[in-house]
Amino acid sequence: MSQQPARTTFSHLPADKQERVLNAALNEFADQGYHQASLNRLVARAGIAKGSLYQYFPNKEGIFRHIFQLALGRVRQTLVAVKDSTENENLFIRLEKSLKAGVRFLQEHPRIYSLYLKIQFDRQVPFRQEFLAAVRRHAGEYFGSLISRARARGELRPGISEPAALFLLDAVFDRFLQAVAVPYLDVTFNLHQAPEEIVQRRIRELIDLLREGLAA
Amino acid sequence: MSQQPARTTFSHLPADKQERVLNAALNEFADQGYHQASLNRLVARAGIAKGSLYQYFPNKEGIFRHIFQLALGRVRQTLVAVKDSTENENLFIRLEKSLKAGVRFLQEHPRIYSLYLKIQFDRQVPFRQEFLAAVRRHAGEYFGSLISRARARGELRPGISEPAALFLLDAVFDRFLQAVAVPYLDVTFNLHQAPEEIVQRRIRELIDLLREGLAA
DNA sequence: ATTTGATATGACCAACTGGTCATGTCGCAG
DNA sequence: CTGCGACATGACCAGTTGGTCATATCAAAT
Repeated sequence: MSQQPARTTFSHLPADKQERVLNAALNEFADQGYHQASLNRLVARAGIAKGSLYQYFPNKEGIFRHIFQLALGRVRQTLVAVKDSTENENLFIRLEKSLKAGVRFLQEHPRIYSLYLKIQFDRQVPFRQEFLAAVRRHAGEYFGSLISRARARGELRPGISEPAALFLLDAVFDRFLQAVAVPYLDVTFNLHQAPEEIVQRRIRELIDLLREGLAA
Repeated sequence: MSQQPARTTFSHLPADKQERVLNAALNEFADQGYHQASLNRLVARAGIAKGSLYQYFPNKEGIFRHIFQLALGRVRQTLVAVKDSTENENLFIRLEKSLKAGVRFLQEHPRIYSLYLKIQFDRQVPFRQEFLAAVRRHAGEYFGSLISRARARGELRPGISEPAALFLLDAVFDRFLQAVAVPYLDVTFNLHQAPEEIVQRRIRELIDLLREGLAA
């Protein structure tokens, strides 16, 4: 993360032009992924010349990096807000609110979420490893802090493996958001573009299962 | 799934040549995804001429479709085998054995698994929706049958939402396999290429959490 | 009025893509 | 020996890609 991905020229630009370029770039990367993203299309959508793009950024990787860092900032910001605003509640209430906040984020920033999904399994994306590690670290710190606090308050069943609990929460939450965002990923919940009220009910059912378990 | 993806010419070929071509194709698609896969590279690896490839298959989509159907067959075969071989056991034993079988499959067929992951979030892959639906249907039927049987035997806590249980299992299992196969996806379990014994322990911890829940 | 430096531009480039096709090889039937 | 049909081949095509660069524009400073 050491190099500056955007040239100074870009920062001197009028704000609305910067916005147009960033917007076009996020659109392009979010719905095409890194490699299929076309800079020709990008400049066309942004309404600038090809040469201009290369006055703003050193190359395709630079644009991508810039976009990704902006996106990561928004995620971090949201996580912090949710964590702080539920600090004194019970673990399972916190989990419920966290998942709701996740769904809200994904509805408000569908392109950011789509970008994240695209990156996840394409080993050829530059900096993928670095970026994925950053995202997972945030998630880990988030759930880790919820779990530690819950344990301190005696809300957790004794003898539970903390790494296992963390893995479980991360897995279920991530998949829930995926199912809301992506069609055909979800066997029975039919979460994709489901009405608000259904989503809320499913969230409660899931948290209940996590709390009480499957066994009789 | 109506059209025949491979030409008759291909089926007339000596078995070892067929193998070479299919092998090269699976390699290429598995580590490049659909769009980045290059037919020039593919023919080079397979040791055949470009023109020959087009005597075997109608186009890139045809090759892809053929490969995918073969892969899907292997998955189906494995699922059926595991289901039958554990038919009379307790739900949580079945789950443990299923997850172990999943890990084994992924170690034996890493390219098939990689292909599946690549397809998952790339909306531009042809037939993606059709193929994803097929995979999820298999998973749904599998877990659905385990859960129904468990309920009939009274192994499930009463009042549990079956769709929620199914979603939970599908989510956790899928993510577990992903974490074993892909680096940096997993916050604390460090499953990627972990030694057998660690993986086994993690499986038991997870199943325990699923069975008994998180709450005190 | 002239110079200067920052910014804008799109024709251009080599490299590659999926796909085609005229030509060739070769075993076998007549 | 001839001819035929199945299969093999790689030069070739139009289209697209990321990236470059000589040239143009234009406001501010002199």
